[in-house]
Parts: sequence; structure tokens; C-alpha cells
Amino acid sequence: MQPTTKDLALAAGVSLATVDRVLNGRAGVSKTTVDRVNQAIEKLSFRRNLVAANLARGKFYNFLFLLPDSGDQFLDGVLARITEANIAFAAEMIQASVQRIPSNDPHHIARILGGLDHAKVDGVAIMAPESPQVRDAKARLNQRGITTISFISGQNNGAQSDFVGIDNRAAGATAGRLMGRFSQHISGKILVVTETMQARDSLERRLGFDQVINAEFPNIQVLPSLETHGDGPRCAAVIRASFDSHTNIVGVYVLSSEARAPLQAIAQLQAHPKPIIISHERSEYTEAALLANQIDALIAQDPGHLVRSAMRVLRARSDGRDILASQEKIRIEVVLKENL
Amino acid sequence: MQPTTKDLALAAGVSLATVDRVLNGRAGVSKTTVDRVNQAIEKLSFRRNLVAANLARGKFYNFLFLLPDSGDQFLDGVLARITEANIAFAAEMIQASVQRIPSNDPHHIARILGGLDHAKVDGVAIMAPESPQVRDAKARLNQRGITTISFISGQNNGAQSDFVGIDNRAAGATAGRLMGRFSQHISGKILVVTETMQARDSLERRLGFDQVINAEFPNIQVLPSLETHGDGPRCAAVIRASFDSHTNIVGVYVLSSEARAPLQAIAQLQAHPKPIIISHERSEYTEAALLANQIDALIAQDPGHLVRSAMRVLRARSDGRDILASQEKIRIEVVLKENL
DNA sequence: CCTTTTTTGAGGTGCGCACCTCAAAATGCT
DNA sequence: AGCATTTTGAGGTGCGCACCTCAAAAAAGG
Repeated sequence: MQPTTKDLALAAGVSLATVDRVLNGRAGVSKTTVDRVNQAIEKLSFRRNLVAANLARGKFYNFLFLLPDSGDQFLDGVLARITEANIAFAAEMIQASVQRIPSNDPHHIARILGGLDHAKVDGVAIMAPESPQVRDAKARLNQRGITTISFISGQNNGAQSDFVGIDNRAAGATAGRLMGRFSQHISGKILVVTETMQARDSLERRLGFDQVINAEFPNIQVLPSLETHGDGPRCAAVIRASFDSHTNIVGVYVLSSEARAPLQAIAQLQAHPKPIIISHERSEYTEAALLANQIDALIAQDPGHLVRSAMRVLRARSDGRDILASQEKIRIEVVLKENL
Repeated sequence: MQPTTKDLALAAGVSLATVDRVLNGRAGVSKTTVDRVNQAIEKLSFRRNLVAANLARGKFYNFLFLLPDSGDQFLDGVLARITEANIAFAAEMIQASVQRIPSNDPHHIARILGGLDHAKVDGVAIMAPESPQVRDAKARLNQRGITTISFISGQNNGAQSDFVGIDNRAAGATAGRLMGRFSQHISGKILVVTETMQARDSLERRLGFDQVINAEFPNIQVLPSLETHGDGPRCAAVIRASFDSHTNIVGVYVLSSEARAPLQAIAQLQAHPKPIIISHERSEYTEAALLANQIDALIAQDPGHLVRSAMRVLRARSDGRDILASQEKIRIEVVLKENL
């Protein structure tokens, strides 16, 4: 059995009230006794039962996920995981809600952030592209005691707020290595398709991809990024145009998280020989495409891990605690047909 | 806020005592009222606060991991994760201890299992090769009310006990696809190295590997498995002999979890051209080898997930609860230099 | 109808902890 | 020394739930 506060009090030779004061950092305890209690904590390797503590505290964490109102299957997965996590975390007195935001309107996002009430929200996970407005709004929230973290889409505030998501440069580099190895001994061009290169994530993925290809696979040449702006017909048109104007396209790297539209466009082209296709994120569509040999590999991040990690980080930060950075590192998954 | 048992009692028009009887399946409640309470549970979407329940119950789960006394770096990782998990799960009244077992002595293992005391152990996670003795001992334990699961090393008891680990056939198939794609457009032989082909895991990995290679990569030919029996010098000798007697070895697949010895042996050969090497599990050695371009890919399973999943499954089973199979599925990770 | 059995309710206790109050003890200061 | 101030202890309450007892109410049986 784990030692309780009672054991602690006994070991330190103080009362339960004093143990309580020390554990919760309340004032009015002499330095001498604080030390004695801390020594007893060491000696018994006492660990406070956090769940019982939260139960007693009656504290209820309210977190908010701000997610883009655009988005397709990947985002649906994230939403589903939030619902799941709400059940799993209910016992730990944590609940998360979701609000959709227009990703291309930083003022709107900043306004939403500004309107958050400390009494109703303890922390916010924001998935939005970088912008000064949002950054400032986050800083103001932090001052008001509401924790913020960047979620999936990196807003690199330095030490200002945490980031929960994958290292997009590394993800791009992973895609690059796979593309390079899969196309070894042949030469040709690689098409890179994304929704927009405005987003930091896209830039980083592209950067990592290029680094690996340029350094290690001179046989292939990466074309400038094609932007689809999330528009179905337009997407098909630009991809068709690109295939028409370039001979010898041996591979396509779709680096946006929502890959269905470009993948469908490529499939319709029926190019010969079939290019090597690498894309991002598991979804109903991409998994089916993988199984059907339409695409060759997926670079993915687990939405479940993302959501749970975000909630753990938010709780830790809003308690003023530290996190185990290693535990919260989101893996860059490589998904092939066989390990789906 | 979540509804409590009080809310439930109110909604169902019964007393707290009756709610308690229904929730905990105690006898002496008429079918009519059981239904009424269950309807109220539905209506309020009441979920019992499991942590508070365990707190009240004063129940403490004691789990035991039986791990081979051999083993190198991968097993060290597992051990480290058990220590970590003990801290994380302490609040949920779960603690796990470890006992090492001689993996090649099924009678010894069966004896250990037979000597387990229900009062001191609620569940056991066993990592041991398949054998009738162990299977029978597990069946007897289950009858005595002690939950058992197979851990990492598959003992396929059908529905008798759960298995926490990866699908080794799929893992081998994943390795097979990578090997095939990495060696596309060249032809030659693949060396497969393992500690022993006695273990079911090895057989399954080999099977999956062969399936993919035979079906899709006719340019390469897989040689019979080389067994090292976990012996360093012998390992180096058989590998050297194999390289001497076969020309045109283009790849090596090391399918045992402890890969250091064979990998070192291969590195010493300095074969030209360098064969494509795929191995299993992250460890200090394999990660360094990946970074140094000594090996090309790792197929890995996360020891942290393995351990936590095992503990969750053990708890669920010893409560007689079901698990979310999807959540406990261990991912087959593909690790390249870039997503390390 | 009365008796027996089953079903239900009221109420208490404690899990480990937080948070509060009030009085007693120890310490500091002049 | 006397005082004010700080430090400490004793004890209570409740978080959501399990588990127990005893008596009252309801249903079943003759």
C-alpha cells in the first residue's frame, strides 16, 4: 500500500493540518517543519493520490479545442477522439469542448480568445495558422491565467506556450526518405501538392522533404509546390495541368493533412507508370487507398494521442506543473499496407 | 458536471441503497426497479466515477510481469516502462512487480504460476514461449480467479486469455514490404537472422515476411532462417559463414527482438555493397545504428504502450469488464532515421 | 385474512485528500 | 516580564462511491 497523509504526519511528527499546509503550499509554516515534512516525503517516497485530491477539491477542468471549420476526414478523427477522451478523462474531472474557427480570419480567432471567461475555461488548445493577432491574444489569455497550447498546427511561440503535434520538418524528411528509397535506381520528378504554402506546417514538411531528397537522392528532382487551396475542381485542374506539362513524374507527395481531393484527382489521371504516392494522415479514404495500392505510404500522427496529450499538457500547465516532455512527444508514424 | 449516484436515485425514484445494489449487481432487487434504474442511467448518461469507486472500495490491484531472464536492451526498456507505469498508475490503485523467468524451462514457469497467491496477485502478464505446461498453468490460474494475459510473446490461447503485443505476422510483412521496396530493381538474396525459430513470434514474422516477398518481389529470394541461439560468438560465425557461402546477399532481416549481436556481426563483415538491413525494436544500439546508416529501418513496438496496455487489460479483466479492443491495439511502428 | 418472504429505504462509515475554523502552544519583541 | 505574533494541532465537512445494518414497506403464499 502507498503511504497516506496520515503516515506522513506520523513520520514527520506533525499533525495532518500541517502536512496539508505543506503539501498545498499554504502559508504559516516555519521553514524547519516544511523541511521535516519534505524529508518524510522523501523517506516514505510519499506520492499524493492526485485523483483523491481532485475528488476532494471538487475541481473541474474545462478545456476548449479551437479547430478549423474547414477540414475533412482527419479533423473528423480528431473530433471523435475528443469525444472519446471526454469519457476517459471524466473520472479525472476533465472535460473538453470544441469550437470551430475560420482558419483564415485571425481577427475572428483573436476575438474568440479575448471573449473567453476564466470561470468557464481553464485552458485552450488552438489549431490555427500563425498570426500576430492570435499570438497576442494568446499572450493576453496567459496573463489572465488561462493556459494555451498550440495544437497540431505549429505556432512557435518559443517558451510562451507548448506545442502538441509532430515535428513537421521531420515528418517531411521521413516522407522524403521513403520517396527516395522507393524510387531508387530510377530518375524523374516529384510533384508536391498541398492546400496552401502559407501554413507553417506545409513549409516545414516541404523543407524536410527537400533536405533529404537533395542530400541523398540526386536522381530525383522535386518540383515547386502545387497549391490547391482546398478547392476540389481547382485541385483536379492544377494536378492535371502539372502532369501534362511535366514528363517523367515518378512520385507525388501530398503534404496537406486533408488528402482526399488531391488523391482522387491523381487517381483519375491513370498515369503510366503509376507514380509513387506518399500522403499524410490516416482516414477512411487514405487507408482504403493504401490497401488498394493506390498510394504507397502514409505519414501519420495518431489523433487519439494528440488529443489525450493536449489534455494532459493543459491540465499540467493549468496546475502549474511540469510535464514529462518525453511522454508527450507525438510519434511520426509510417503506415504501409501491412501495418495499417 | 457529471451526474452522481444521487442524481440517479432521484431520476429513478429510488433510494441510494437501491442504486448501489443495481450498480454493483447485488441481489434482492426486483427486475422492475433494475430496469428503472438502468433507464435513468441511460437518460442521464450516468457514468460511474471509477476512481472514486476504487477509492471507496479500497481495492488495490497487484499485477505481476513474468519476463525472461535473458534479454538485452529491448527488455531493459520494458522494465523501465514498468517502473514508470507504477508511478502513473499509483493513483488508480494499481501496482506491478516483475519476476524474471528462464524462458526455456516451461516446468519452472508453470511452477511459478502454480505458486501464485490470489491474495497477493490479481493478474499476471506472461512473456514466454508457447508450451503445454504454461498453457495448463494459465488455465488453472484463471480458474482460481487470477487473470492472465500473454505479453509480447504470443501464446495463442484463443479466447482463453488476452494477448498484448503486436501482430507478428503483420510486423514481418511490414518488414517484407520495406525490404522489397528498398531493393526494387535489383535482385539477390535476403538473409534472415533470429535467435531461434522455436518461438512462435519468429515463425510468424518470418511467415509474414515471406508472404509479401514471394507475392510481390520476385526479384529477391529469401534464404532459410539463420539461428544464433542468443550466443554472441556463434552468431558472428554463422553470419560470416552465410555471407561466405552465398554470393549476392542484398539484404538482411534480423527478426529477433534483441538485435545487437547479429547487427554487430554484420557490421564487422564490411560487406560490399552494403546490404539493406531491417531489424526490430528501438534500443540504444539500434537507434545509433539507424543514425549511422548502418541499418535502414526498424520495426518497433512501443514498450510504454505495451506495459500500460497490459496493465489496463489486466485491470479490466480482473474486474470482469470488457476492454476497448481498438484502444489496446499495439501499433507496428516503422522507424527510419528521420522519424526516430 | 395473516404469515412469510422479498424488496426497498434510511442511515452510518470510510477511502485519501482539500479546505476550513478555532484554540493552544511556541516564538518573537519591547 | 508582558505582550503581540507566528506556528501548530484538533477536529469537522464533503468529494463520489462502496458496503454494511436494520427496520419498514410491499409482494407472495397459504
